[in-house]
Amino acid sequence: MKRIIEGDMEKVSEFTVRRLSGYFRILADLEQNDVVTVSSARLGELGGVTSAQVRKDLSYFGNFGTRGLGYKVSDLKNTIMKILGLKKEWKMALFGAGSLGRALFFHDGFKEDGFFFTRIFDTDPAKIGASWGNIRIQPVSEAEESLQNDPVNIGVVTTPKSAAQATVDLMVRVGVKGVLNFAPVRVEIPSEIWLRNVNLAVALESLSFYMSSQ
Amino acid sequence: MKRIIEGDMEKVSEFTVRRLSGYFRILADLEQNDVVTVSSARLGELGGVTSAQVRKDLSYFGNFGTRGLGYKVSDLKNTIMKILGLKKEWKMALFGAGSLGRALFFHDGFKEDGFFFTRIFDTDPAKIGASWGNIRIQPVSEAEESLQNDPVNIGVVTTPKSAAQATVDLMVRVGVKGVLNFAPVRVEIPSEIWLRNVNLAVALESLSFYMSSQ
DNA sequence: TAGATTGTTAATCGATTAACAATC
DNA sequence: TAGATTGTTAATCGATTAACAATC
Repeated sequence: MKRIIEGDMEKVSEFTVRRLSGYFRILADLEQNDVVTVSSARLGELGGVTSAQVRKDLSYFGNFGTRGLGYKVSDLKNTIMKILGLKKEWKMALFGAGSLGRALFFHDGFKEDGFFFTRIFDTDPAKIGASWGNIRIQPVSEAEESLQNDPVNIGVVTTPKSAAQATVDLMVRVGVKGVLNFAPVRVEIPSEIWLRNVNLAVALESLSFYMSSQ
Repeated sequence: MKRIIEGDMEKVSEFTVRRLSGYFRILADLEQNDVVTVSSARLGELGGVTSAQVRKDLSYFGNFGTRGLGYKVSDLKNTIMKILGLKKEWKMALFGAGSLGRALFFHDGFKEDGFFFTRIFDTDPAKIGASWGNIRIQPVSEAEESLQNDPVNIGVVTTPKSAAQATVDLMVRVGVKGVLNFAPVRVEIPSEIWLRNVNLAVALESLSFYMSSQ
């Protein structure tokens, strides 16, 4: 029996983490539909993976099932939320108040998971001063002081490519622990800060690759 | 020597395809900076992979380098564009004129790659009739006829979860070859249609997982 | 030519799956 | 109890890397 998220944690791959995100969403749906228990076979079927994969993924964190019965939907959902760190609230600062930034700001999925934007920064005078929800768009020149006084956990980059590195550098200076970068450039970042890059074009390019090859 | 995209194409993994997207962007940058040749070592360094990985990825499609010299930046960029199917123009229909749809519609990266939205559909009467760029937002009720008359290659789903499957079914009926789904549900689709799911929350959940585990 | 770098093979690494004893 | 399903080990599969002959 292993404990959740501890020193003895075996190397958990990004593959496993991403599948846990999937299981979490499926379990939330099942819970909503008043399903009480689920087997690894059923969960795998709904998630498009084998039952062995489901059990293996969960086994990195503990024994959550009952032999002969399966898993309690509600309990497993909560367990996975805990594993993924979704029981906390995460504060985020948005850099870049363009249409992508706006879409992320208003994205319901983030709020449901406990991710909240508490600050928005942009350089465009036409945008500064406006408000999204109850957050005012501030000039980037105020960002460093503002974030020193009231820190966030995560920085989200939706600036143009040319501004991405400077934005990340600023985020690192004010002590963010994680960066989600939507600008299509590789940014340098100290190894103790977590970084995830999201490139919206990659999925489309993969589609066109396979569509071209028949 | 292998030919590009042909019957004898070895199984090319999604990993390789996604890295090709990365090489393409790096090569475009290098070209812009008037760099003429690049070695697999340098390309790997810029892309965060080993030189062997770069050469292996390219070797699925042919011999594009010169021993002792490396690769011609411009030529390799064009070759990869051809491989990824970015030399064509791809027409896309957008279903869901919310803030995410809007962000994708105006996303420059898509246009640069040859992906164009030619149609926008929504069910919200408040949105129907408005225009983005020079495309008018049409009611979904008109979608099937409209797309029969003037087809698109790719359908993009930014509807709510509850509408995603019906939207995909419609897309399949009008003959799209690929679907890019942003709704956080698994949709069923015939196996001859290519499908890519993008879930914006997954990258954030991965961040919070690793941030929680220190 | 000598040095550099490719293209490819073989070795390694890591992720997935099959199988089954444990057990509810 | 008998049937179902977990948790885990060992086997398999596939992706990455190291190494090097070929060659510019």
